[in-house]
Amino acid sequence: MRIKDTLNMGKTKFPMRGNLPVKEVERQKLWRENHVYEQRQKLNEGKPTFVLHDGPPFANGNIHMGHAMNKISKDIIVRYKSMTGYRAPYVPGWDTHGLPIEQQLAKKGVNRKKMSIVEFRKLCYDFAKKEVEKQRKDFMRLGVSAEWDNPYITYQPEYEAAEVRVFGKMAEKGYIYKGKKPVYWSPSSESTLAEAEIEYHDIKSPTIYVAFDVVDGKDLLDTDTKFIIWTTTPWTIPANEGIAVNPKFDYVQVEADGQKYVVAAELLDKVKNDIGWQDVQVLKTIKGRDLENLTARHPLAKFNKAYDRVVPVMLGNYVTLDTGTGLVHIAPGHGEDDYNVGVKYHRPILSVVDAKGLMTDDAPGFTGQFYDKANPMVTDALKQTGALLKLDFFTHSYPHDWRTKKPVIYRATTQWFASVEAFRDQILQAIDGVQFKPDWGQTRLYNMIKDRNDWVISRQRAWGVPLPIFYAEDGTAIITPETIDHVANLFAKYGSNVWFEREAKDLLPDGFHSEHSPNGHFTKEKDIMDVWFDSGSSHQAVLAARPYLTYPADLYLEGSDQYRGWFNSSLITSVAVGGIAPYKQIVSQGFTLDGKGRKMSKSLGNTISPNDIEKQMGAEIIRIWVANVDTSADVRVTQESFRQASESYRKIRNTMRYLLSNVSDFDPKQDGYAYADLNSVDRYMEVRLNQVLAKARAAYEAYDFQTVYKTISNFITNDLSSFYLDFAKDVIYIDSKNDPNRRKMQTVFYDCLITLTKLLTPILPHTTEEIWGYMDEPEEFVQLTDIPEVQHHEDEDDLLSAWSDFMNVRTDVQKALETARDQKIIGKSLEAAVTIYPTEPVKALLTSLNADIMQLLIVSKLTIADSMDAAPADALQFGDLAVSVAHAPGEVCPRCRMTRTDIGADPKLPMLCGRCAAIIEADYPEALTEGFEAPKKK
RNA sequence: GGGCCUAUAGCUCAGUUGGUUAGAGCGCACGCCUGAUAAGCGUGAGGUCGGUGGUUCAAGUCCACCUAGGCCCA
Repeated sequence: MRIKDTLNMGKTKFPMRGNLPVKEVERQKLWRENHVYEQRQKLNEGKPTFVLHDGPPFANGNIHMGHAMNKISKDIIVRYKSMTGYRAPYVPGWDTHGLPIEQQLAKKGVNRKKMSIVEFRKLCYDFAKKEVEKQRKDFMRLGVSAEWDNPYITYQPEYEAAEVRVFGKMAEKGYIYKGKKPVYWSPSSESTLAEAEIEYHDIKSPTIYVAFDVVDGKDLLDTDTKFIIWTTTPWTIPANEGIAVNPKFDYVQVEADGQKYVVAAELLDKVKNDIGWQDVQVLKTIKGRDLENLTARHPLAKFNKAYDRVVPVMLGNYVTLDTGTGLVHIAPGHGEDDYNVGVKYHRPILSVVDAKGLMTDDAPGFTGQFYDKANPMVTDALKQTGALLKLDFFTHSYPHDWRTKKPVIYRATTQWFASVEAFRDQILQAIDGVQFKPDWGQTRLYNMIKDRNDWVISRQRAWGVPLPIFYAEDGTAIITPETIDHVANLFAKYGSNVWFEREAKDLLPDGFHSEHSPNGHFTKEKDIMDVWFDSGSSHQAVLAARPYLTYPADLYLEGSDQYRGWFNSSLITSVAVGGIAPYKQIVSQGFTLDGKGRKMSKSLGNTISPNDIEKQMGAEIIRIWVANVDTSADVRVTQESFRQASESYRKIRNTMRYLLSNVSDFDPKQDGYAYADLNSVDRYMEVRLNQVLAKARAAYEAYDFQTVYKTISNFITNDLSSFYLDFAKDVIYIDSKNDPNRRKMQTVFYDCLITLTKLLTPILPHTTEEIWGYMDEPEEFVQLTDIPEVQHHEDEDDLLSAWSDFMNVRTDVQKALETARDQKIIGKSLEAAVTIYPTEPVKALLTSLNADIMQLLIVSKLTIADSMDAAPADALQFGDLAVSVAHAPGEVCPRCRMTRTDIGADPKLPMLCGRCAAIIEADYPEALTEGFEAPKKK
């Protein structure tokens, strides 16, 4: 028999290293096979609900760290809620319509023009479906617990039907209208283009300075003054509806060679040089904002009576001093800024070119000319009227159609709008009732709604939900509850492809009549809906549609870009349809950046993919990383951050392993002690554990995972590993198996194990389930347990106060031990004899603890002197105590490894100290006859 | 250019209503242990709190401006 065999060494097969990349996958399979998510839902039936509504990621491309952060954060919340008294179902979603998928197909060589729209849409569907499947696997690999077999996907027939009904309700309330808005238009392909379909090339353009006669100058300007604008697109002059100035700039009225003009003060010199003025005098300076609503005459008024209109000066913050005159010609039908400022001032949206790029009847004198040909003609006309001050040419970067390589223009076309204006106040009011984290989110969303224009919901595209609108013979649009209901039913049954497969009459209810179609002929709208309308309808298509969810949801959690996106579109449709915000709470998160704080992008090559980290270290490491950073702001992602997370993981894992191994001979029912019967330090640890529990629970409630993780991790490191578990070895290993002190300690170990395992489950489910497998608890999965309630004890304040004071004493002693170690007086602390020279309060404290201080300090001899004054000169002085360290007298007991003076006190066991001898006599009587083998040398 | 936000040790973060030598964990250095061992313990070195100016007896904390970066607009 070896001495070592008489120790109660812990035993466990729980491996030190997790081998996470392999084990996680096996464990996730086990969860699926056992339907753990469904079991959890069942267990929570009848409890209050907590619905986190998943914002649908776009089904295109591999998942990145942003996705991982988003889904893991949600998973932590849902898991926590599920383990603390809520029924928290989680339905994942995908956003599948839209241009990027059409483009992916184009990249693969699919030519949309060479097939029917139905065929093209089928290809889009197939593509989206595959992407959803890929992402689903990737999300599951992160360990996210969800209704993966029953997600919501925006291409699902029932989803499309619900979306159509949202549209119908908004139409019913009068929020849907038809209007005009400029879009990128390619005359060469006769179609609208999206931003992504445009590339920039240099072209040579004319540049003209044009004078506008002042009509009403209020008290500021005489009518013999002229405003000067500068433009590179003379063909848009016929569409002019005003002049924009920046309210913040200074403008000057000047007299130049006998004529009065207005230009921006800062650009006067440039304008003077360009036009070639000789004699210029500044008459007065005027703030831009004071020019508002002065009026001018259209510069082509004298060319053709049709242009004889008075146009206003408008304010636009976007007006710059880079080029031109600081006064900008506004053609609301032919520019984005022009449109916005035009709408604000209620100007008509005039479009003067047709689909082929030919000037229309709205541009008399130029009708039928290609817009580019109209440029010199307009310039000539301006020259005739005397409005042209200067013509020049310059080369600049200009948008082109990526396919035809020909220039594109802005052209106002018919679009469908959802009004925001009509119920903006109601939306703003709804925001008031929502809780935001961080709280500035409220301001951000509020400002956005306050300033946003009406929502253009039509798209001239193929892959999306059709706008369910019919047209009568006289062009009247038909959107009635009856037609909407019919179309929605058809979509639910056949999917939205039916819209493109059937004639209008076969999409209308049987026998549908309209006074606008005396012959019974109808046509259907060709445009589809903006994808933001898709995802923005999820509160109806998912929350309101599934009986086990709630509308509104308790929480939406997404990246901060969604203030403009999903938070925004969902809010508008929800207030429109239901009169309420679709969420009670919004949590927004930052973006993932590289180590230098720069945006991650494939082109910069600074991305780190979740997949790589899973393969190298495991999903748990990504989950720890998420729990370790401040997700409310932008977060940096580096290899270093995962290495750090992985160190932290090992510490937790090993400590849990130690606890497991040292309760391997402990049965809480048989061997456990009640709190009141525990020793002082054990009770202190119980109190600390509950303190950690309370703090972590509160932090989980506030979605502050950082605090959760740091609180737990610091407890494990400082309270357990370096203090309690360290000195506990002298009890757990050395004392007799059933020694009450040992069993009391194991009671605490077991409580820590149970509580920490449960508490960590939302963050580290794979690891805690692995730990759970080594415990003898009734529930099969820790995920199916509840996180314990916080326990309070009468003596907790006293314990906390006394023991935290003791920790300071301990730190001082450790410093003294370190000094002695440096001086080679001792090696390990068990070789030391320590004398503490305390002040009165410290002395009182040490007595009051009612504990074996020597054991807590892991030394072989401890003397507490009468007072601090008694300290010898060579003692280390601290604030309220002094410490001296000497080598402990006696010899080392090979069993307890303390340096003792009573080795051989029991003649039957001459090698051992008195304490160990007594234990051996009681527990291992055979050793008395057999003796011990000499310990093997390694 | 506009709205919103971020900036404290190498890394991840704390720093209460402005108030003594700015804290923690990790990493790092040095040491101990070899009965948690591809573990464990101890000690220590690291910060002009992004910059400038201001308010104040006193500013990481309040104000202004600037710089760098992010999201969303334009």
